[in-house]
Amino acid sequence: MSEERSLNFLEQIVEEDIAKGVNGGRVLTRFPPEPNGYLHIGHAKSICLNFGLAQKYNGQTNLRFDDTNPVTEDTEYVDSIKADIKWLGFEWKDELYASDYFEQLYQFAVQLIQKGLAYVDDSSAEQIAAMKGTPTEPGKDSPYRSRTIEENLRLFEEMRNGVYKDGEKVLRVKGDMASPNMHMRDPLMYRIKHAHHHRTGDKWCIYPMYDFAHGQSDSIEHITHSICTLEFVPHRPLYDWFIEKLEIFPSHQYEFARLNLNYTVTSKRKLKQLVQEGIVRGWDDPRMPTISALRRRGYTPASIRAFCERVGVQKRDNIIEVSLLEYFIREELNRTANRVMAVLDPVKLVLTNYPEGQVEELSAENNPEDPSAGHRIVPFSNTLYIEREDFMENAPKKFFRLAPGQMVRLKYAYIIKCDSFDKDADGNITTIYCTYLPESRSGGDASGLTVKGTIHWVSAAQAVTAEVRLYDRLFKVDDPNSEEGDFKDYINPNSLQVIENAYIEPSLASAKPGDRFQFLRKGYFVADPDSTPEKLVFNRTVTLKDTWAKEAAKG
RNA sequence: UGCCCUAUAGUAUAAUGGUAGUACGACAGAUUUUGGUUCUGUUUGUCUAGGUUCGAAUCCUGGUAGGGCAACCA
Repeated sequence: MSEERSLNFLEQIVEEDIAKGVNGGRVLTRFPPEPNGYLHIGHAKSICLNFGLAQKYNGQTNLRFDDTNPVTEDTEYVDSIKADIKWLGFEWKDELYASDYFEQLYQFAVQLIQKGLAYVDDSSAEQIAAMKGTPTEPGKDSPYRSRTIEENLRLFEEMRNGVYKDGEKVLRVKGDMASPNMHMRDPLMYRIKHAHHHRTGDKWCIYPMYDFAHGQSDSIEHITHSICTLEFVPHRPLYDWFIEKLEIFPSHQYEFARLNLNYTVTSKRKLKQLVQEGIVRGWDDPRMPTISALRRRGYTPASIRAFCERVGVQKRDNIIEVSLLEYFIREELNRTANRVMAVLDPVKLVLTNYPEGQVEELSAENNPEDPSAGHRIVPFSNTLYIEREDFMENAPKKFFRLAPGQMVRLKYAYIIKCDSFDKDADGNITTIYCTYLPESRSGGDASGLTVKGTIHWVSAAQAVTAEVRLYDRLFKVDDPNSEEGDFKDYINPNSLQVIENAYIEPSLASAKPGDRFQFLRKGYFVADPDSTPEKLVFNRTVTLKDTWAKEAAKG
C-alpha cells in the first residue's frame, strides 16, 4: 500500500478532477455486473480497480446489477457475485439494480419522444439490421421514423401496457443513420419481452436496452467516474448524448483494457458453455478462471489483489502470463502455509536395521519461513512410503535421490542408504530396502555425513489416506481465443488428475475445508469442501517451482 | 474500404521533452535437512519513415501492425 508507484491513467484523471474541484472532489465509482454468470479473474481486475480507486481517494463504490435482460438473469448469479466481491475483501456503498430505475428510465424515454428525439418502429429485427448499413456504408431511415410525437407517445404507452407481442415494436433514438459511429444510427432504446424478471416479476413487458440504461443509471447515482472496458468506447458518445438531451447529472465514462490470461478463456459465454456441457464440474471447478473456482483452488484474496495491482491499468490489449498469478499465490503461501508430508504416488520402503514395531515421535518444523508456526510430531517406523519418483534403479549422475547404493536424508529423520529392492513381474518397484544411520538423526546428527538429497515420507502404519486432485491448465494452447475453430477443441485432456489414495501424515487428519498446506516438495494444497470425516480431499493450488523437473525434461 | 482505440525486453508495466527502469519468466552461480525459499549475476526493448527541438519512448505528420464497432446481448 505504501509502496511508491506511479499513477495509472485513471488515477491521474481522478487526481486532476479532485484538484480542479470537479464534483466537489467527490469520488463515487460503481461495479456493474449483469447477473447472468459467475465473476472471473477479469472481473477481479475491474473490482480491484473500481473499489481500489474509490478507497484511495476517500470515495465509495456502488454495486449495481445491470439487470435489463430478464431472460438471461437469475438471483443465483446475484448471490454468487455478492459473495465473490466480499471474499475479495471489498465493501460496496449501496446494493442497487438497474431494474430499480425502470420507471425513471421509462420517463426518460417519454421525455425524448416529447422532444422529437425518439420514435416507435414497427420494423422487424431483420429489417432494422438491413437498414443499419455497414461500417463503410450509411444506413437508411426507417419508414416509421417520421411518426408524430403524439403517435409515438401513444404507441410507447401501448407497448408498456402489453398491447403488442414480443418483437412487434421497438423504441429507437432518432439519431443519424449516416453516422460513422454505428452506435449513433438510431440505436434501440426499448424492446418488448413478455418475460418474468428476477426482481420486477411481471410488472414490465418492455425492457430498456443496456445502452439506454447504463449511462443514465450512472447519472441517477451521481457516479463521478464510470469505468468500463474498451469495447464500450464507441458507445460513449451515445451515453453523453442521452445525458445532454435529458439534462441530467454528467457522469463520465473511462475505458481500460480488459485482462486476459494465457491458456484460459474469460468470456462468460464460453465459461457457461464449459459448465453446461459438463466439461468442468461447475462454475467453481478449480480449473475455471472464476473467482469461486480460484477460491476453491486455494487462491487467497490477497494474492488476487496483488496480482491485479501488478498487472496495472492501461488501454492496450494484453495477455498476462499465468505464471504471474502463480507467483503471487506462491509468494503468500510460502510465508503462511504450514509444511506437511504427503506421498502422492507411494512405494514401500523398509528399514532393515530399524526395530520392528518401534515408533519414534520426531519433531517437525511447521514453517521454516515462520518460526512462530512451531513444531508438530511426526511418527517414524521401519516401514514407510516414499514417492515413487524419488527412486531410480539406474540413476543419472545428477539424481540426488534414492538409488541402489545411494544415500539420502529422510526429512526430519535419518540418513538412509539403499541396499536392494523388489520388482514385480511387470518390472514395477514394489519394495525398497534400506539401512538407516542411527547417529544421523535430525537435530543431533553425529554421522559427519552430508547428503545431496532430502526426501519426504510417511510412516505406513500411521498414514492417513486422502484423495488428491491435481490440476493443470484447462487449455493446451497459449491463446485459445485466436485459434481456428471451436475453442473446446483446444481443451487439455489432462487438466485433472485424481489420486484416490495418497498417504498423508496423521497430523493432517484434522484438516478442515479451506485449510492450506505445503505438501513438502510437491506444492501448495487446500482441503476441498468435498472432504468428509472418512476421507479428506485436497486440491493442488499450485506446484512448487521444480528445477529438477526442468533439468530432467532437458534429457 | 468508414469511424474509434492501441503500439517500450518473451509477458506485463514505468519513465508525463533531459541517464530507458521495475516485476514475472528464462539462463548462470551461491546458500539450503524442501532440486522449495533466499541472495547474486546475465540476457533481451522504445513498430517504421520523416518532422519539431540543444535534446524525442514522450510532441506533429505519413505508413505499418494489432484490436473494437453493423445483437430486440451486456
